[in-house]
Amino acid sequence: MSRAGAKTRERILDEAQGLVLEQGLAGTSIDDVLTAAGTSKGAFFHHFPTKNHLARALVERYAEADVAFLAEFMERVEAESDDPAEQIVAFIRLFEDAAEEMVSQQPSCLYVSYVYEKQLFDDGTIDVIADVLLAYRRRLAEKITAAFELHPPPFPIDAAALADHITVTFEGAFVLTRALTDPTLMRQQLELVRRYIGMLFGVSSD
Amino acid sequence: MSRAGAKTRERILDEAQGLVLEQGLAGTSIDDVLTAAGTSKGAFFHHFPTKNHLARALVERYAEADVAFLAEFMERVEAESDDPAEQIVAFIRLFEDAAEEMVSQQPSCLYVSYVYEKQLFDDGTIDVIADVLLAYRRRLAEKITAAFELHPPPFPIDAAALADHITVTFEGAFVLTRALTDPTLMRQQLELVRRYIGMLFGVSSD
DNA sequence: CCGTAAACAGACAGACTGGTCGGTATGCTT
DNA sequence: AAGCATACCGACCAGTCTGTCTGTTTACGG
Repeated sequence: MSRAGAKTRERILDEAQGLVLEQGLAGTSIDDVLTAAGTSKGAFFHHFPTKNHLARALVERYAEADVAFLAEFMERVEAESDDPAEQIVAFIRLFEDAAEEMVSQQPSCLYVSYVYEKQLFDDGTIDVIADVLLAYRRRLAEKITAAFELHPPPFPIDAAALADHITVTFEGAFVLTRALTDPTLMRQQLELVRRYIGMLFGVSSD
Repeated sequence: MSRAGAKTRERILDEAQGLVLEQGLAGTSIDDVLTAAGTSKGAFFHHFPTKNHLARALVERYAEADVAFLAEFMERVEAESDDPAEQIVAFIRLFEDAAEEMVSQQPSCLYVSYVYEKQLFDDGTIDVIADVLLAYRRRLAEKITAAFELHPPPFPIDAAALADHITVTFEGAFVLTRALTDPTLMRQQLELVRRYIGMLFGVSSD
């Protein structure tokens, strides 16, 4: 696991991620990955004991980056304002920018791929995804709860469900983006959610 | 294509759909389907020239049922009320019931599977999906536009995007349902959308 | 500059893949 | 009863899949 080794491993992960995002895990052969990464079977199996271990490493890296996103965005919006309502609105705005860039690069989410090929993985792999989604739910829900205390909603509303609605929209928008090949859809959809939440809080969401 | 033949074909389609919904097309071998359907290679290739033809027949059947849903639900809500705003709210309510049942049976949508394995199909197959999604958009957007004329929204809002938000939520909720294995999530999410739209129109959405 | 282990290459094995093909059973038409 | 098309069976083929194995290169501490 010295310097040279880590680089190849990284290259394999990078190329594998691109391919899996595009065509799913079952649709991506190890040879495909090797060709894309310009390496050999020997190298591959030196770094990953099985294909499933690659899959696992892939989500773990992906999930790690994702929770880092969450933390960083939260930090930034908390620095901007003290009102949790405004923080959430600002959070979604940041999310819109990040999501739009993701869409422009590759309109796909690893979670969707994995979740729709569940059988192929051992349980732990799907748990990684569940953990991230729950982390988003927890973090956003507690903000939403705090916001509702300052800005009571017009009707009773479940904070966790509303938190989920952000990730639901995010994942759902990927699906429609891919089906309709419309890169503008993601931002539109997230903006709708931002407006919605702005309305609920009675704060500006422009 | 006589009586007996149609039955086997149907059985193959049924079992294939279940398997593909669960593990994707690439993750489902023809032999899997044969075992599930209790039939043979000969029978399979008698009815479908290639695996991709099966895939095509699968979405076509699925899409057909889907547009039938749309038409039937629209008819029902139009019979119930003359106000397009109330019609949409009622439409989502119907959608909630149907979606909840789908989730309880098999929390999965063929469109997602296909869209996330694009490469495997010829273009026409994905077009089938796009057509259905656009049909939903068109039908719902024109209702929304009409509703906004009677009930002006609190801020300018794109009718097509709002229409898409229903299907986006639907597809996104499937993803989270599968990741978290929570069958209550679908209804919650659609209910949020119903409330949202109710608020925009200023009509009751209970 | 040598020894040792990590990093890599690629030939290979064996299971599985989509798809073919020769044959059989069944039922409809004439 | 003959003739023929549909429906179906399952052995088989060529290619692809994941994973193994042997051997070579590279890096680095002593």
